[in-house]
Order: sequence, then structure tokens, then C-alpha cells
Amino acid sequence: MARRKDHTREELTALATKCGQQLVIAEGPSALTARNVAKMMGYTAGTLYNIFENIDGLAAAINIQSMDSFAKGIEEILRHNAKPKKRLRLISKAYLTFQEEEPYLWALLFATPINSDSDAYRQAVHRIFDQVAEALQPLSGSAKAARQDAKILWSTLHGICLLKEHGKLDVSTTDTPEELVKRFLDQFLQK
Amino acid sequence: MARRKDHTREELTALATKCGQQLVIAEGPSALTARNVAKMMGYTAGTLYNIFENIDGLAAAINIQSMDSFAKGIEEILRHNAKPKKRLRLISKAYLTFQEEEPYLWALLFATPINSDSDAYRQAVHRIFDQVAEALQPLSGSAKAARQDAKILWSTLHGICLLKEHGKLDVSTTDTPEELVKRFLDQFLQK
DNA sequence: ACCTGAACACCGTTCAAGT
DNA sequence: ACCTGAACACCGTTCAAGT
Repeated sequence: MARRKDHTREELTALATKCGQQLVIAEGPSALTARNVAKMMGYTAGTLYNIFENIDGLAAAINIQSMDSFAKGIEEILRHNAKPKKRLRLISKAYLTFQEEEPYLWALLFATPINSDSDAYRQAVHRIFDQVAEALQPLSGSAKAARQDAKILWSTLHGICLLKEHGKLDVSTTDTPEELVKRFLDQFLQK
Repeated sequence: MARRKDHTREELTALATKCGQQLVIAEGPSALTARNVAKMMGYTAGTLYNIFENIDGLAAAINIQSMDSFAKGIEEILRHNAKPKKRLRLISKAYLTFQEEEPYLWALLFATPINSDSDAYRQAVHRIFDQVAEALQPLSGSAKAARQDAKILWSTLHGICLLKEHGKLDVSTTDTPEELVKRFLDQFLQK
């Protein structure tokens, strides 16, 4: 059988990414299977391998969208010229909000092992890191220090959300992520 | 078929845990499948479900061992009565060393989504957190503050190692985990 | 009571065969 | 050239049937 040509290659990529994203949002990262996505697209699984090298390629595409969306949020924050410390609090808040509002997209991005080292992926990651480093520049001193502090800040946000995810902190009952992040920033920013 | 009784239930649990651990150490978390473990044990997959509720139960058992082993290391550090700050640097170092020496066990523990909320698991986690909080007590002031700082410190170590794992920091080429942790501690401990 | 072996419902991935 | 459908080699998990 076959020969549909209903969609160009680009349309197909966009369609797969959109369907995959919807599946993840609705049912979590484990629902992101080739057969599930294909069915939602109206194609068969084999077609996906025409577009992506493997299923992690699709996951990467969804994650890149998440990162781009997050990066836009940070850009918005950087545009308003609040004081440096305020900016960093807003960026941190944005991270927590992302996990709060789209827990499954957050999980696919940060708590799901994915094999992908495409340039596009690296680029999306660096875009965010560069933004955070930029926001830290006025406080950290050198560019190198800002880059390191960006990694530290990111790691801490990351780690706190992960512990929440795993329920390994009894966060809900005692210390909330917001509280922990505030305490961290109070010290981290007092330079 | 069947009826072997070569091992008691306890022996079987220990055997499965040991074999599973060896598989993870040798080939990574993805090698931890029921059939793989069973073959290594000299049983069939079904037997594992006699011992564990599911495969995550086995992963949990391995992780509990890892945590217990790590907790012993911390106890050792706490026994030597170094100064509080020195202690925390040693504990942090121990975390990095764990990832360095047993990257696959570390990955199973911290970078692999596992569904397990047994009491034993929670207990192992709390043991470590309590130890870190104890080490922080002299610096953080209140017990609550120490507990929060323990979570923050842990999250940061966690996050830094995760970024290394994912290669999302170009850690190897530029900022090493050790360097980042040192910078973090320099600020975190200056209270 | 304990264990096996086969089965079920899934995976990711490949690829000859169709249009 | 593009897509399908079937196949392959795996999963986790269950459970009747054997000893």
C-alpha cells in the first residue's frame, strides 16, 4: 500500500511533534510510543522512522519546543528592566511554574532519560543557560563566574523539583519548593 | 514442573538483589529486566514476582542497598569530629565520588524513574537526609532550617550530577562538578 | 508451596512489498 | 518516493499446570 503525500515532510514533523506533545500532556511520558503517536496522526508507526531517527528523536523535538517556550518566558523577564536580584527570582519562579503547570512536559524534559545529542537540542539548552548567565552577570562578576552560577542555580531548581516529583521530600506537607528556592536565593544572591 | 526450594525466601531476595545489582553495574539500568535477572539467578522470570510486587520492587531493593552503603560513608564522616564546614565538604565529596565510582548505581538511584513508595525506601531516604541535616545543624540554626538546607544541598549536588550525566553542561571541557560544588559551598557555608 | 513455561499485551525498529 | 503491514526481538506480568 501507501502513497499519501497528504503532508510534506515538514508538516509531518510538526504533526508528529504536536500529537506527541498532546499525548505526553494528557497521559505522561510513558504514553509517548511510536504506535500511539502514529495512530493519533493517522499514519502507521513506520512513518515516524521516516522523520525521526528513533523515538527519542521525537521526544527531543517535544523537549526543544518546551525549552523554546521557556526561553521566551525568560526573554520576557529580561526585557523588563527589573533589578538583577528581582530578575533571578522571577526566572526561578518561572521554572517552578513550568513544573506546576505542565508537570508531564517538565518530566519529559528533566526527569526522563533521553538519548539525543543533536545540535538543535544542544542549542536549545545553551539558549536557556546563556539567558540565565546573562541575568547573573551583574552579580557574579566575571563571565565565567556567571556561567558557573547559572549552572548552580539551574541545578538547584532542577534538584528541588526532582525531589518533589519523586516525593522524596515530603514537600507538600512541610517545605514547599517555593520556600526552599527562596531560602536558597536569599543566600545565593547576597553577594 | 518445579519445586526447588534451593533457597529460602530470604536467600532468594538477597540473590535477586545481588544479581540485579551486578547487572546494573555491568550494563546499566536498562539491563535490569526480569528475564535477565532470573537467568543470572538460575530461575525463571515468574519467580521474581513471588518475591517482588513488580520489577520496580527489585530496583528499589538495589537502591536501598546503595543508600545504606552511602549512609555508612556519611556516618564515618560524622564520627570523625571535623569542623562543621569541613564535614559538609566531605559529604559533598562523597556524593560526587559515588557518581564517579558507580555511575550506573547512581543512575538507577537518582536518574531512573522508579515507582516505589515502600516504607523501607522512605526510611533509607530519610536516614540520609537526617544525617545531612545533622551535619548542617551547627550552621543553619534551627532544626527546621537545617532540614531545609539539607534538602537544598542535596538538590544542588543532585542537579549538578544530573547535568553532568545528561551532558547538558559541557562539564568535562569547562566547569567540573567539583568546581561547581566548591563554588556553591563557598557561598552556602558562609553563614 | 514453589516454580515453570507458555501466553498476553505491549514495546522499538526494520523492511519487503505495494501504489 | 512514500507509506503500510507484517515481522523480529524484546519488554512486564499473569497463571494454569506440574512436582
